Amino acid sequence: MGDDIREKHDGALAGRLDVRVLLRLLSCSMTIEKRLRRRFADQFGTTLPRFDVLAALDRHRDGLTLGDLSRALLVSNGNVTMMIRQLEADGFIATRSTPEDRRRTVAVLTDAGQAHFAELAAAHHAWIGKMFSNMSERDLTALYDLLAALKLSIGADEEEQK
Amino acid sequence: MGDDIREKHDGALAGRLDVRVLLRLLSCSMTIEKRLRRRFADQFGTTLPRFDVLAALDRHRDGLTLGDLSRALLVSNGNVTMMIRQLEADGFIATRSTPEDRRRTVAVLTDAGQAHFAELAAAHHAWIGKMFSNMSERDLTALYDLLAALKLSIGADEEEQK
DNA sequence: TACATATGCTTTAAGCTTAAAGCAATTGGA
DNA sequence: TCCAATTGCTTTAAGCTTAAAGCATATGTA
Repeated sequence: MGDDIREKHDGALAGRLDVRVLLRLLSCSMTIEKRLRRRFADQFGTTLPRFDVLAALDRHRDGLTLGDLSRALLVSNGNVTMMIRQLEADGFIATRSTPEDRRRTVAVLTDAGQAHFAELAAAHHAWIGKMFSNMSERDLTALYDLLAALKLSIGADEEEQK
Repeated sequence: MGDDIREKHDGALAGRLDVRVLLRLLSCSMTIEKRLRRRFADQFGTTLPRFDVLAALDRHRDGLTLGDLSRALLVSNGNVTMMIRQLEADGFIATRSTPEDRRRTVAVLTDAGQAHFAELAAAHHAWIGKMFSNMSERDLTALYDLLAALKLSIGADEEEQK
């Protein structure tokens, strides 16, 4: 049981604490991501990245440029181009180029896109609620704060490399 | 600055705590994973999954079957087959089929593979040390424990789905 | 033994993602 | 004005990953 949430290297006698934390972190997020991906595919015929695009646009009703999306979602420009094209073909988003800079393309949700996203988001929230259901609110808050600290630490490392 | 460690949906006004925790979790692990992947490619001409295979074999000197590797690393069987073939061609691992079950293939590190892994692991540890350097040991321990709880919670969700 | 089922691995086809090169539009000096 | 550098997006080529089908071997049962 639970074969696929075992940690890489089995997680046990690994040496350093930071490495053990990392392995556990990657294991958790990979498991969650795979599960979400599978459920989106099975139940809605869509993908997690497409959902991410819709979610970003849902939170920015005035639209986002493709570059904004690429940076926000941590995916490459080319990938955004492809997803936007598909989502537009499906009628979920509309695009226009800005008058002040005609290189830019702004994407916005259509009404159909908003409705579609609402449906996906409801399922997404339910899934996540289940996955986190054994965690107390106190645990969640603590985890949230620690991840903020980790994010800062990672960011500091990146700055240093430049 | 820090553009690529921004959270999906910008992380701010998102509603539910569990969703915010998830977004932050995915953001952290994706950023770390990408950075490791890039450094392995740039500095050693290898990939993170290949490193994961070597690490697993380094921790199991008596060898692992391909199925064991697939489950431990959370990658598909076909993927393991490909990586093993490459690593064997590079001389880093050797394979044999077991006498008791000739369907099984066991992979073990060669001496060259051990040396190669040692080099990669040293860099890997240094990178992780830097990325986590702003986290206190206390923080790391707390994070480690919370991730264990999360993992349990995720596992419980999986069981339920069957 | 015979046969159905299960297991371990491999192949195949398809999709996803990226880096790098390329194109179009803009900006900022000479 | 002109032109180089920059910026935003698109295309291309390559690699990675997976699910599903396929093959070989093993197991259990009659």
